[in-house]
Amino acid sequence: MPTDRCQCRIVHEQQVEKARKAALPSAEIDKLAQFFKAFADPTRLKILQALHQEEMCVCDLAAFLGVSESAVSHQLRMLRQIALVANRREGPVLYYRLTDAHISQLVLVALDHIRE
Amino acid sequence: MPTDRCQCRIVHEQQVEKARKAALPSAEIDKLAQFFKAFADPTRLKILQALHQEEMCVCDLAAFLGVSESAVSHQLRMLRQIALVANRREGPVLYYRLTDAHISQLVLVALDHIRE
DNA sequence: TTAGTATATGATCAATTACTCATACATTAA
DNA sequence: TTAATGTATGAGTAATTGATCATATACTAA
Repeated sequence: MPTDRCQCRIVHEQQVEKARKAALPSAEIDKLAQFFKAFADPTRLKILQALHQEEMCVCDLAAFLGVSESAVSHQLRMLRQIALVANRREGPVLYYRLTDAHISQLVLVALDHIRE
Repeated sequence: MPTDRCQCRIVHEQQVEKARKAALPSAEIDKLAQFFKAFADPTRLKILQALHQEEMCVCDLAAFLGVSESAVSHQLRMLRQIALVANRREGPVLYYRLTDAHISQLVLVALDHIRE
């Protein structure tokens, strides 16, 4: 019976149980995935790395990245929504900055990894 | 002139220059993004977290995750290609494991962040 | 060899994503 | 108020992604 088959194929029930017990709550997994998604795109990574140096306004970022201000603005909105960046208004100009030191730390750990 | 306009909108040339000088090489940015992409999906995150406990075979992972073995296999291939996991064959069964302690460390730093 | 089990993989498709374009909003200066 | 600048945002679109299904491969046992 194909419907039962998946049950039979659990070779190590104990390991599956152990993994289930150690598993993070689903809501937390989703939040984590969303968080990592911010780093999973070259444009956003460059934004985050640039802001690690110092705060920048949208058009500076656009010039630095070589993309349209609209594109930067869309990415900044995404980063704002998960609270990775925040902004400060000075007249008509919005300056963006990182909200947290963890952010740079994550990139450094990842760099360590990909450089072996 | 609209074509010149973007040039005029660089409010802080020095900051842009500074960001350019501190920027990582494009190839490294792309590798980083690819690396973070592995963590940017709930299914893959669960796989990585499960393997942090101990090695598991494909059908154990499928049972644990509640998804098809094919789906798990596809995700494992992706994780293999960027060398986040490796496998060991024991007869017909393939056991997967994490390749690096950095991986768990990254998740922990991220957890710290999302838990505030 | 054959059949059966465990896993891998290619094709396909729906959902998501990252951009562009047009437009809207916010601020400042005239 | 008007016009100009800086940024935000919604709609639309091409590219990417994550799953499913069917098929292929690798190993084991008979």
